[in-house]
Amino acid sequence: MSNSTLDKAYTPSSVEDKWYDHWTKKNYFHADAHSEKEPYTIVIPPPNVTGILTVGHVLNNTIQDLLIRKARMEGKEACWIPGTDHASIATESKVVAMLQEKGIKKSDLSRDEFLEVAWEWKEKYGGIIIRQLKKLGCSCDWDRERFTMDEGYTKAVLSAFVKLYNKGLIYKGYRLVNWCPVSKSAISDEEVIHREKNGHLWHFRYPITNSQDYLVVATTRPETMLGDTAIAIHPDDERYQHLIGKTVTLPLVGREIPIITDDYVDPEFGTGCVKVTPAHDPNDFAMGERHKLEFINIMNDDASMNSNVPDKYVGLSREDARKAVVTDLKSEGLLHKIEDYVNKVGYSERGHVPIESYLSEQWFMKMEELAKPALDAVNNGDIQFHPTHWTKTYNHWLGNIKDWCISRQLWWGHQIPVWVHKKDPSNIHVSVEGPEDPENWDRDPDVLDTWASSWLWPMGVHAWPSEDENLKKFYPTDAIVTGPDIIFFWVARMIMTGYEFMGELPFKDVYFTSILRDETGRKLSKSLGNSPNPFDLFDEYGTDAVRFGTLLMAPQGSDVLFSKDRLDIGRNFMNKLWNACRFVQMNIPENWSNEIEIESIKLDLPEKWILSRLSKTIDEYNHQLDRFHFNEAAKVLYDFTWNDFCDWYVEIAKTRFYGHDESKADVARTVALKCIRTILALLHPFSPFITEELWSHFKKPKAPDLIVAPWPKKESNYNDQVEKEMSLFQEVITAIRSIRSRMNVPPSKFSNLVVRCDAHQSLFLNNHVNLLKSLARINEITMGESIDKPSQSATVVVDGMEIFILLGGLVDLEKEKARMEKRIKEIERLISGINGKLSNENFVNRAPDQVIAKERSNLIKLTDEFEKVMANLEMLQ
RNA sequence: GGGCGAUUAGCUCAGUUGGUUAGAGCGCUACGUUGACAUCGUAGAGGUCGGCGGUUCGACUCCGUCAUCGCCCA
Repeated sequence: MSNSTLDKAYTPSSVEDKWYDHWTKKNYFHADAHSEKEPYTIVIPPPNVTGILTVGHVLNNTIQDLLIRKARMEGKEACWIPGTDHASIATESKVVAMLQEKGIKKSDLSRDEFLEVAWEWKEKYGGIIIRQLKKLGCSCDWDRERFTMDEGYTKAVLSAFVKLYNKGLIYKGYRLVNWCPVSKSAISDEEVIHREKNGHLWHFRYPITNSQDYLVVATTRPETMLGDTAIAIHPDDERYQHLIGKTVTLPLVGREIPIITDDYVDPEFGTGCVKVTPAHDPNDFAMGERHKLEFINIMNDDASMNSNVPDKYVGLSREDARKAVVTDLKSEGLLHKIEDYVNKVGYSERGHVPIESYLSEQWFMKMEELAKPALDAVNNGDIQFHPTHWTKTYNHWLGNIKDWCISRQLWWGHQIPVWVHKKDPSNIHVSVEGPEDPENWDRDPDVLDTWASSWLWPMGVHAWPSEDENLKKFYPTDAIVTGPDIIFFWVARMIMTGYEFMGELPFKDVYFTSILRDETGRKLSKSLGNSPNPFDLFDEYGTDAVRFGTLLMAPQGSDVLFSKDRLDIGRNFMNKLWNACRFVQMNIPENWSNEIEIESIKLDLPEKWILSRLSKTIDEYNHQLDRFHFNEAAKVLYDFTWNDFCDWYVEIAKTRFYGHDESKADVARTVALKCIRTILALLHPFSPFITEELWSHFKKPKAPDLIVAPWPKKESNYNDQVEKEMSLFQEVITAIRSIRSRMNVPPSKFSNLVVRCDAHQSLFLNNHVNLLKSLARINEITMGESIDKPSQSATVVVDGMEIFILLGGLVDLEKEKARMEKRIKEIERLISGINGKLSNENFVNRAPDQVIAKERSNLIKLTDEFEKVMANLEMLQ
């Protein structure tokens, strides 16, 4: 026991940095690849290198820290590998924006010049989030910190490309891709966000060539008509049979285009005639291929009109082009009508503008072969999702997977390791190191999608593709903790690389965190400005309280409406724990050394009870953690600490501390210490700082720091009989307090008690009479089997005992009657429910015996209570 | 259009394989500074567990359906 006394209130700021420095100095976070201990490994979902900590990160990383700290205390070689992600498109956008503010365009710089600026940017902002994670208390092995554009990691990324290329899984293709006109780059399907937009459906007349007749097409994107190369109708559509084989003359352009038939056309949509723009719509692209139509790309890479449209439209933005086309068609009398129409528009996740389906040459990865083992692993249970329902989403995506566009027209990232010979473009070189005569080759300018690097994270943080002791010891990892929003981007793909390159799963458990929303249900995000700064929260509540409070409010499998007010619970709990410890400390004499072997002595009911509750708490807590229900684990510990330990045991311990039996006081000290030490150890993974601080005051003299102290062992102090007796005792006390409170007896005034009960119950109450007097504010107690109800008393029935509280003139007869009548109604309701069941033959025949027995015993108890309450009520009349 | 999830006290949510007198925190009411804690204590009010139907001796729990909300994929 430390002699320095605890302050009246916990001050997080004076404790947190102190312990983090201490842990770091002691090298506790470092994992040793040569250790004999069983490894427990987590790789951090690498945050964006230039990002800052959000409340989402707090949730996510606290969970990882919790798992790692628990594993470390369990004696495992706990290895949490941290790092950051280069976030190709996001970082490049930021750098471009920063340059723009200085009046510099990206195109003013060479690739090398731009990269120099980008690296400077990364150096400047790259450390922030790492420092923030330390502030959060994360016990990462910082010696292993990785960045996805480190030399070693880059080698891993390029190696993977080369391996897959050589296997024939990577190819180059000229296709429609999702194009972000802001980034001027292709993006993957997963980076397109579909939003419902209020728009219009424009109906245009297209004149049939050499005829006065016309047909009407409907479109949501008028400007693309400049690239139309056909009109399509459904082959069975009787309205248009006469048009098959004819052509229309495309208005504004004058191009003669065929009328084709295709099953894809929905006769119900619009007029049943659709314009076909194969170079600007995925469905039209497919029709274009089926019917060998012309593919006319009408846009530049910024989505402005290119020279494939009539001169007057060249250079217009797509928005202006739309207006111009509508105006011109209208003035030519070809605008049939405009309808309001709600359609889904794909937006670029980063550029925040509608994407274009755009024809370009890109690198693609074949996914089917990679997907198969990944599907199997999750479906046969080798990899477990928590909560499990995400497996359905996962299966659906992997079951319908399309090839992945992995090239990006960006500079910040891993440049694709493909070289084309300057003199012979058909001569391709693909390798990690590049050709020996680079002067004769042009390297592909594109970089890889960021996810085509981070998908290697669990192995790429080590020496892969080389094998070393770290890879051997710490792969596969145990758990990954991440948001369900990147289940496709990242989780599924890591599983693919695990099997493809290591022949083994990358992790066993996948925990998907809650998505944090604000009180109105909007996702917390930087762009909305509704995400509190975690540092303000740490200052206001203390880091431990934020960690505990956040985890307590995050249920497994559903979103969280985050509100900083809800962190009060965490702060209050830390305060409660601190003060309970402080109180116990105040009641342990200096240099006290009478700690008792609890197992060797006979304990009183309250001690047996709190130890029983403690045993159950340890088990239940571990159970909840094992099934990744962190909020419930937090709740279990909170309830034990507050409701059992503080509200009852500490109050009971007071009677020991202030009593005359010093040996009982020593037992109480010992038991309280045991509870405190166990609570601190169990709570440490949630709230590392305060627990380490308190531990330093309460640990056994030779015990190690809490961070490496042994995890509390399973105990066998369960005692149902004890818990039953204690809960009866609590019920008696609560019942007396309730009466006193209702009759407005001030706590300072003691009452006398008369109890009509059997001999067995008298004995029980007598055993705990001092506690009873103290906790229920009682002076004298009289007990007996045939005692009369004293006058001027209030009555309550507990487990057949009729408890009369002498209140003198304080008894309010009306209140007393009302209370009894309420209870009588309640009992009648319960009894009639039980009678309903017991009179049902089927219930009696089919329900398990114990269920029936329980109903019967409830009936007896309730009937007895009913009679006693009725009798006492009659006496009032 | 397909899929997933949610709907339990005024608010935010627990409730593990169907059997509990359905719980917690906040908020609310009353009382309270009794030798840790007012970031607190004691007591209390408050719910026909979204609607309907089904399975079952028995449904907050399982199934179907509808409604509302949210997300994902077309």
